[in-house]
Formats: sequence, structure tokens, C-alpha cells
Amino acid sequence: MKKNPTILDIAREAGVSKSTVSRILNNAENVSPGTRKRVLEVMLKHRYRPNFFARGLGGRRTGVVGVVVTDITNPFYSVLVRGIEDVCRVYRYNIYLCNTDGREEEEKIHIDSLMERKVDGVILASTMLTEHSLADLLERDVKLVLVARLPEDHSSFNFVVVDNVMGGYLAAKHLITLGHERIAYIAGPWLSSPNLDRFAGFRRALGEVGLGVDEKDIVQGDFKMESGYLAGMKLAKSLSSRPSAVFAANDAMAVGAKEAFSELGMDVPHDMSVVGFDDIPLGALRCVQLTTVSQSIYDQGAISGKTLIERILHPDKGGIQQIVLPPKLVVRKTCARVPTREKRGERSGT
Amino acid sequence: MKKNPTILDIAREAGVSKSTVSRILNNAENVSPGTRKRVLEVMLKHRYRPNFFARGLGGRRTGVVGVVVTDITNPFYSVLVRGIEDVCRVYRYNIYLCNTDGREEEEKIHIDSLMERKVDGVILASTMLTEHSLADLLERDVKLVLVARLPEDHSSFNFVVVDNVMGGYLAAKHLITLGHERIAYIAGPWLSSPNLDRFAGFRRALGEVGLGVDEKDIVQGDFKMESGYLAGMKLAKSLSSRPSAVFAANDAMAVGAKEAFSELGMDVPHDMSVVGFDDIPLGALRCVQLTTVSQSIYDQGAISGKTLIERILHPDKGGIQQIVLPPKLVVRKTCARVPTREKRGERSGT
DNA sequence: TCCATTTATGGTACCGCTACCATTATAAGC
DNA sequence: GCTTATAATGGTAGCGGTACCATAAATGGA
Repeated sequence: MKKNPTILDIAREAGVSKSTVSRILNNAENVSPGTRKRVLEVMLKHRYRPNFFARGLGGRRTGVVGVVVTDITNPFYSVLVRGIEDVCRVYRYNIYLCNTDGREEEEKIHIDSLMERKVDGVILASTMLTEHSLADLLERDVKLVLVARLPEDHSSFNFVVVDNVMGGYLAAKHLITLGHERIAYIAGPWLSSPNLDRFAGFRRALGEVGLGVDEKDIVQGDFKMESGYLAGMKLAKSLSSRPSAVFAANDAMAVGAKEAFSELGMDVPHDMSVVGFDDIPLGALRCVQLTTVSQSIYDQGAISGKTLIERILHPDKGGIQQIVLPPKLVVRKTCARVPTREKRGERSGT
Repeated sequence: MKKNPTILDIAREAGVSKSTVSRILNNAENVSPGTRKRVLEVMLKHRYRPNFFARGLGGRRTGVVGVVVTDITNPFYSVLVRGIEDVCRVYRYNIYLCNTDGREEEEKIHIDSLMERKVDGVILASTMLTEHSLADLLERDVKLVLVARLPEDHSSFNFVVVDNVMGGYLAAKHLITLGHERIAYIAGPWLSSPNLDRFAGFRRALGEVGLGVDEKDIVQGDFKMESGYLAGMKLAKSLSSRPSAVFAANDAMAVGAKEAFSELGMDVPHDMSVVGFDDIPLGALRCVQLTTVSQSIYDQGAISGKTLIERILHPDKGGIQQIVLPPKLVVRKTCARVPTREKRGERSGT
């Protein structure tokens, strides 16, 4: 028989009609066991696979979802995508991968392309879109799950995030417990909800013990390692008086900062404590040992994948799904008890 | 008009036939400029996008390629995929991403799924398949490009690889120049062509100066960091007499080994020199500074993507494309000149 | 036994697009 | 002016499935 048998070829060889074969493909009832067995055998014999496009043409599910991330090269997203892929596999779903580099324009182009390819749903990690653009998407009846970053008004979307406020709080609390009173913050872009929330939690913890954050101790970064390095340099070089600890809005920047400190001959943690956020694999490296706030990235991927596909498979079952995961403090070796007042005095005059 | 206009809707509104609209979609000639403009305007007005499935049903190109990697979480593959994705974007191609975890069975399942979805081509990174299974694929007229790892007989496939033999040679040469005479090798799986070739080059360089590799100095790993750590431990603990340098078949293992050495109080590079292979971002970290052999992973991705799509777009133009990229030694800070004979004598008795 | 109901199957009209052929309008050649 | 290319368009049959209706056979209750 020809290389790519069609449903008609199978039907003919099994001596039934296309309809019957179609029924078997879709495990409909009302097919006698004998017929089913016979047809199945013919299918197996010819390695028959129904044509994906012919199926999709009917306007039904395609078994494909789109995954839009900032940059797969970033370990945060690669772990996330891995989580998504793993659950997709069990549902026999495929994923289209798209990188945006954080550019809204790219994101829109990719989404258009995904729509054109009639994906059943889309997972948007760290979306740059406003709730307005997103709502637009929903109207074109694509299932949608947001991960890691939310638009301002996210009340009507499915999402999976960590409790960033809680995470920031945990980080600050840890440093406070170690006696730190002046803690710097290496920020991500202020448009980004994770940055905003982490800072809010951080500030709250400080506020609870009567501390505050001086504006001088907030250094702007962009979530990338290099910006953390630069921020670390800046912080370290304010020699007359500097903080004894720093909380970075993510691990990449925390590692960058730590490198800056080491390079300047400072000892982490004794001269400067560092806390990050994310718990990327790199932080666990024996030469890094970063104390950080873990947000189980893989789980977020897996959960968002599962949420999306369940929503696709059972569109009417259940309303909006909004999942907020608890963060967890992971204590490694970049934080130390603050030096006694005298010792600190010798060094920084604070 | 309805949410998803069809070619017929556009045709009607523009006062032409489906055929004419179809011609314009496929930029065929034989359409008068006036008509073309009018139809284009109607399309734009309704944000018309031709239905992907209806198009694919005709048995033509789908604009999708499959990318099969071992594990996207591994920085080698995420950089590779990024390279692929970037060129796909300019061709307006989408990619399906698949992870196999290096399991042949998974790889086959994924490939079947890709075939079913009628991808125009497939990029197989580090394939576990034999030339036999691969040839099978070619017969189903899928365009194929292999990256990073080749089956034994690869004469009939398109591929993009680095010159691994040359890379191994470069690494060894560097160590030899620094005076090392006993160099250990942390191996990847012996079924893997990169491992085999790197070892071959390594051995050749040693042979050229009359040196050899003792079997005791070859430690088995699996390309993952943990196995490198274990290997490093094993190497370091042969206290009576140990090599002065180690070449690891990839960076992940090199970093793992380095960590083991540091943990045991050895000083890298002065007690032990380490060279890796790949040049993953992690190696550039200030606290790692791994001397390694760079194989421009991103470029490999970009080149393999371009090769694949060009092959799809112009199937008859040109034969098999086999690209072997030159590796480059990247000297950072994990190698030192070998201690003088007396000093080494104190330590290891060699 | 007969009619109603259920169960198993066949027939066919789409889904939205492209390929190919048919048709017309226009230009060119003599 | 009439024939013959050439350009611009329309008409329609698939591509390989699914959905829905029709039919035939089997079952069952009165």
C-alpha cells in the first residue's frame, strides 16, 4: 500500500466505511467489538496515523499549545519550559516554543503566529502585555495561562505565580534575624510585577521592625547577571558607609553582585550578606552557595501546563484558576550574622 | 463580519473569486495591481489570516520544524535551541520542542509525533538513533539535520558539528605546553561520538610528544555535573600518585570536578589544572573561570536551522550539507604551569 | 406477531484552501 | 479586421478527516 494510507484506504481494506474507521479513531461507542478489532489490525499493519491537518480543519482541537518565554537561555525559563513539556507529553500535546527577549512587539507577533496555527492554548511567561491586549486574546477563545508575571488587573485570568510578597518578606526577615539593619535592594524593572511584589514584601518586613530602605541603597538592575555585577560594584564602592547586606530581586543579579564583591576583595558573607530569589541551579553550585528564596520553577511549569490542558479538555468545568505557590527560604552560605557594632565601625564607620 | 473570515468572505467582500484571493496569498503573478490592492485592503481590514490547516491539507509546506534535544534545562541545548529559534523566526517558521532525556525510545516517540504533525523538517541534537533508523526517516521525505552527535556512518546525512578531534587536541596541547605530563580524562558515554572524538584528539596530542594515558586516569562520567564531581573526587583521592591536570569531555563535568577539588582543599589551578569543552555560560562566571574549548553553540544552532530551512525551501538545490566548525581554545584561569619536579615530588612522588 | 427502540453501519456534505482547467478580456501580429 | 498570444479572472474538484442523517439489522415489550 502507499506510504501514507488515508482513512479511506484503511476502510476499504477492512471492508467498512470511512465513518466506521473515524468512529474507531475517536473511540466512539456503537462499534461492534469484531469490527473494531479488524479495523485496528489494519491500522496497525499499515502504521496508519490520521492526518493532523485534515483533523484540524474541522475546527477541533489541535493538540498543540504555545509557550512564550523571554529567553530560553535563561535557566529560569528553561526549567519552566521543561516542566511544561513534561506534562504536555503525558497528554500527548506538543508545544511551540517562542522567545520574545522581553519585547512586547515580538510577543505580539509570536502570539499572532500561534493563533494562525490554531493552538489550543497559550502559556505566557513574564508577559509584557497589558490586561487589555490579553483580554483581546481571550475573546478569540484561546485558553490562556499566565506564569511568573501578571498585568496590573489580573482578576480575570488563569495564572500560576509564587507569592512574591511573601518571598521578599522571607528574605528580609532572614537578614533581619541575622542582625542586619541596613539592607540594600537590587531591583528588577519596576514595570515587572515580581520585582514590585518582592520589594513590597521586603519593605514590609523592614517596616515591622522599624527599619526602612534608603533610596541610595536601591540600585536598578534588569534581572540579568551583568546588571547585578554592576549594581554590586556600585554598592561596594560607596566606601564611607555601606549596607551590610543586599537582597537582589533575582538569583542572576545576586550572583552578579556576589562576583563584584569578591572581585573587590570583600568576603561574602562576612563583609556582605547576599540573598537572591528564584533558586536557579547555578545558585546551588558549590562555589556559589547562594542563599535564596525558592519558587519551585519546575512545578510552576508543570502546574501551568496541567492547568492549561485541563482547561482545554474540559472548557466548562470550573472557572478561573489562580494559583499562588508559597515560596521557601533556602539557606546556603551567602549570609552571616552582622558584625558587632565596633567591628563594623572599623570598616565602614556606620 | 464573523470572527474568523475565510478566503470566501474576503473574496466576496472584494468582489472577486476565491482563486484570485488565493493567488494573492501565494504572491502568484497574473493579478492586476488594482485587484491586488483592493483585496489586500479587505484582508487587512478583517485581520484575515489563511487557515493553517486548510493549507496544510493540500500536502504542502507547514512552516514548522521539530527540534529534538536531550534536555532543554542543560545550557548546551538551551543555547542551541535559541540559535535555531532565532533563524526560524526570520523565515517565519515555528518550532516544536521535544526533550528525550537521552532515551532512544522517547526520541522515537517524539519523532513519530512530529511526523504525524507533518513538520517540514527535524533537527536532531545528540541523537541516540542509529544510521539505520535515521535512514528510515529520510525515506519518509523529512528533511533532517543532525547536530552535536553523529551515528557511526554519517556519510549520507546533513549535519553541523564542531571538530571534536581538533578540540581534544587543542585542550591536550595547551596542557602539554604548560608542562603537564600526566593528564587524566573524565569521559562521557563511550557511545557518544563527541566523547570518542575528543578523546581521540586528546590522545593524539599526547602521543605526539611521546606521552600516553594510563587507564587508571580515565574516569567514567555521563556529561552531567554530578558525575564530574564524583570523578574529581575519585581522581583527587588517589593520593599516592595523581595526575597534575584533567581534561573533561564537557564543561559541566569540568565544573563538577573543579568543585570536588576545591572541596578537598586542593587549589585549582596550582594543585590541579582543569580544561573543559563546550564553553557554556556558566564557565565564564567569575568564580569558575574555566579554561575550555569553545564550540560556539549558538552558531551551531543558527547554522543547523538555516541549513534545514534552506533545504526545505530549495529541495533540489545542492546535495548533502556537512559542516564541521573549528573549535577554539578559551584560556581562563583553571590551568597553570606544572610545578617543578622537586615540588611535585613532595606532593605526589611522581 | 408487530411496531418501537436500540445498535451498527453507510452515505455525504462540509471544513478552507490550492491546483488545475475554463473562460473571458486585452494586446499584439499580419 | 481577424486570428493568435497573453493576462486576468472564475469555476470546481480534491486534500483527509468529522458530523450528521439515513438505513439496516437486532432486540424487546405488548
